[in-house]
Amino acid sequence: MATIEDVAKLTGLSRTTISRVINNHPYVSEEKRKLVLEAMEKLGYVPNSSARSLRNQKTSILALFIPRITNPFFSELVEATEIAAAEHGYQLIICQTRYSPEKELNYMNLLKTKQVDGVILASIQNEWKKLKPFLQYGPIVLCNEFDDCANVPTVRLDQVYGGYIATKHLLERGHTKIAYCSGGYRSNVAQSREIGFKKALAEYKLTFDERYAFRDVFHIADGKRVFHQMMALSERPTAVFTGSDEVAAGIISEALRCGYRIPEDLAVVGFDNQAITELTNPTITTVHQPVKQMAQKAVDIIVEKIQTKKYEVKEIYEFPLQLIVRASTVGSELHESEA
Amino acid sequence: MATIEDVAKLTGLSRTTISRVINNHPYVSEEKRKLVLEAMEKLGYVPNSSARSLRNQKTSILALFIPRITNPFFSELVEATEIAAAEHGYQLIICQTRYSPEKELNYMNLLKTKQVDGVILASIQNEWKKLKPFLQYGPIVLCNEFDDCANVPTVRLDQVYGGYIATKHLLERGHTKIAYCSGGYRSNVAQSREIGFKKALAEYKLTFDERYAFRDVFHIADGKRVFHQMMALSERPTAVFTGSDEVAAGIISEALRCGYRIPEDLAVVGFDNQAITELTNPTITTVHQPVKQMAQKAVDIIVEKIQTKKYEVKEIYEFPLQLIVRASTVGSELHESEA
DNA sequence: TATGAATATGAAAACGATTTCATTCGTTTC
DNA sequence: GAAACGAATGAAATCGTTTTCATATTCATA
Repeated sequence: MATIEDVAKLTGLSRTTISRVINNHPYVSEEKRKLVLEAMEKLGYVPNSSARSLRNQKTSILALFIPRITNPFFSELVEATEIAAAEHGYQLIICQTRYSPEKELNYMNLLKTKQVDGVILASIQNEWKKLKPFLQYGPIVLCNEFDDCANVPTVRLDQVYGGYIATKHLLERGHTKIAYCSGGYRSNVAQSREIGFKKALAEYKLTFDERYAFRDVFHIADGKRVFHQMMALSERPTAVFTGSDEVAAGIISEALRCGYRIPEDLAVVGFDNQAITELTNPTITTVHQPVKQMAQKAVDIIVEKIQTKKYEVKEIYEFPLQLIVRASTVGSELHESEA
Repeated sequence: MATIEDVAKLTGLSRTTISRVINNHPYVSEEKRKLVLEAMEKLGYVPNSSARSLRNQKTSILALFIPRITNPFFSELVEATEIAAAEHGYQLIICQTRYSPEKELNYMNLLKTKQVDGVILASIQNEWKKLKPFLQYGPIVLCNEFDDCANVPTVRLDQVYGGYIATKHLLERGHTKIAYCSGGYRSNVAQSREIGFKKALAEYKLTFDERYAFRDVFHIADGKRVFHQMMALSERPTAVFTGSDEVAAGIISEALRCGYRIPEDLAVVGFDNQAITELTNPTITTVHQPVKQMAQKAVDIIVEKIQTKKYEVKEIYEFPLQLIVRASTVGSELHESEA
């Protein structure tokens, strides 16, 4: 309610001086500073954000694009991003694209209308050439997603390596018939993991068998369904690589219910290292993703880009994944952890 | 980059007319309207949000306060709230208080500085009297939380009833030694459920036994720990009421690992009806909370309050909970669902 | 003691929209 | 044919800050 003008009137000073006090600028006498501070307190004055944004051409708000927040991986990403943003004095607006290119494009207008200072894309639903024009309005940083065409900073995890170590682990344990489950087809993340999966197979002179491949497998229920599909194959796989712990948990749950033994009848490896991996019995071998570090880096980068105003720079920051060996692949044997 | 002034210059019209076109005001000739639209297109013009916010005294942003987003209950709440907000043309800023009163108070300044038009509190860490002063700057709506002192709209679930039906279900199945696990002590939600728990006991002439009570039990790991505490009691409970599915899952997981049978040795009821309830074996009897409806209502209400500018009104909207009976309380018997 | 630098302050112009109030036309109405 | 009205348009004020520029004062230096 109270404006800077009210404070000026009450103190008998000009708006300029009040502003100097607010922003800790030099050249204000200690006497006046105290006077101003008291008046602000008395009036309950606080600067109006919109006016500041307009004048300073910055909102101190970031937008984070995700498909949907109920996916635990993205919950964790949002949590970490919000904390990192707060550390830099930024608020975080959540944009759930729900896998819709139109919604994504629509949310992009937040950048165009200057409602946010920058966009972190943890989900891409459009081709880069559709997104690129927005770059003239502010920085865009890719986080956990990437696009070869995109000439912007990219913070990502080494998903090829993730697919590789998980698969290699299964191969080392003697499996040769390994099924493959992944989430979104179009997602770069899934594609990278598949490359790593194939790379590991190739090292063992094995080839990718499309009959063992299951795509668009996301949830617990999908895992349960896929389990039955796998068991219906003439040559049943003895191990399965999955793109998420939920799918792994679904497979394990259904397998146990049907009287199969894990890992003796089927070894299962998940992805994400979420809480459920410690819940199932056996616990789930999985791949840990350093989400917090990635989020922190993405925020650091975008804040820097906002300051320097250089948006079109292709920089890649990659974080390693880590295999966490648990019981779903090695049973009750003593198992050593692998890096 | 382009401003309304640029459009005015290009078309040879005044800013006023451009503004009329933007806001679909009457009294603009079709000829000029087209001219303006073309110019806007050509310049890539889009109105600046900060300028609009300043002039219109509204930001079209809501703040949602939650303790932390990785709690699946809150993930779901955020998802639903974001969708509902978008329907009304509002963006959503996420404020994770992480159970800290200071953080909460700090985020409240978003309202004071007019960075948001309203606040939805799905978590309260301060006494109402500390929060109340902010009411002069904009509406506050309580969602899933409540405070008897708070004279603001409150959207909530009937947690007393939730505690009651879950407990009654156990009582009906013959249990008399029922342990009680809850999350945050201070939380009104936990307190209400406890009232319902006690009410059900009372109907069966039973009294609450503090030795069977476990507080501050939140996660899977807490459930595992509590299981051992329960089993260490001289008179072991035969059933347990929990405040969350994760805790229930932790208890079940640990019980099975230690060779106990569920529900024969211990019947378990969870809360929230989350995905893991279908994952464990046995599946988990739980209480479904209509989160989407609640979130939708909270947004509808706050949008209305923003418009009417009447913030201090005590209105209560309550949604019912629903018991979902699964195997963790009735085993493999055929089980009928209860309302 | 005159000169220049450093300190302290304010007036007014931005920032980019919307809105109030005039003003200018045509039309209609009596 | 004058009065009244509605449609179309624009000038200027406004929203609440920050910043530029100018001015006044103090203080040290030659």
